[in-house]
Amino acid sequence: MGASKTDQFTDRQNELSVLTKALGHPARIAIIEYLLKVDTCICGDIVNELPLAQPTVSQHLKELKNAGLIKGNFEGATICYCIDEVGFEKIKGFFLDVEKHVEKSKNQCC
Amino acid sequence: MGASKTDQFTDRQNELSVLTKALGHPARIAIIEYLLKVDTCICGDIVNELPLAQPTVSQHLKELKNAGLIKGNFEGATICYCIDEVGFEKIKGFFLDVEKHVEKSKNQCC
DNA sequence: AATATTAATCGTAATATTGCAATATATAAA
DNA sequence: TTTATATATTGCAATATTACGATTAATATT
Repeated sequence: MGASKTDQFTDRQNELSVLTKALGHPARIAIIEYLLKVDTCICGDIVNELPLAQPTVSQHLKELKNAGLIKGNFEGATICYCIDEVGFEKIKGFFLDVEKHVEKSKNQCC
Repeated sequence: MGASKTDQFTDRQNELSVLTKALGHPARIAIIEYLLKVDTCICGDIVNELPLAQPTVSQHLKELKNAGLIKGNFEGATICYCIDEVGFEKIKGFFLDVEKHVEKSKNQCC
């Protein structure tokens, strides 16, 4: 195997897991944190920021982009990447549900 | 390869990615959602709830437990699983940072 | 047009993940 | 103590991920 049985889960569950999976690598966390820090858009500086080769970074950027967590726009010869709110908004609801639950059932577990 | 260069990233980045990676599978999202719904602790009903064989579910539960997202306590012959707030609290800060950024730089990207 | 620069893609090796059958372990009930 | 029930572990096959060198594509500069 190695492939998830995605057809057995709800669209929402699959969508969520795609988003969290995209964040499931330290390099991709680092990219997001860097974009948060730099605030305004940035291009290939990300490659300099990370301890990884350019093709590897490009691959990670692609995954984040596919998941809808970052956007990339051409700006002459360079590409400007930035946070894509859309993806993060989709995750938000899930974590709000968790938080609501945590507030409610504090120390009442098992 | 196939292994992440974890030693090149910060502890925080690695910790975060372990947590998000654990959520990066629809079955594990489904487990968390089920635990949120049932509210009070549950054991092997999770196996019945998911479209996966018992050993596979057991493996997913182990991953969530290792990441610190769920807790499991023996209760006689059964094991009672429930949400572990600790793991989710660790993720919270990251998403708050993202949200703060989103509020600030609305439509100002690239 | 020739060259430099930026970033994606291809190919490939090493490793990780997913899923399950078979088996093991451990407690409960008889 | 035997039997039943619940869950973990092992072993393995199929597939996915990670990383990077080499190459390609595409724009900018000269």
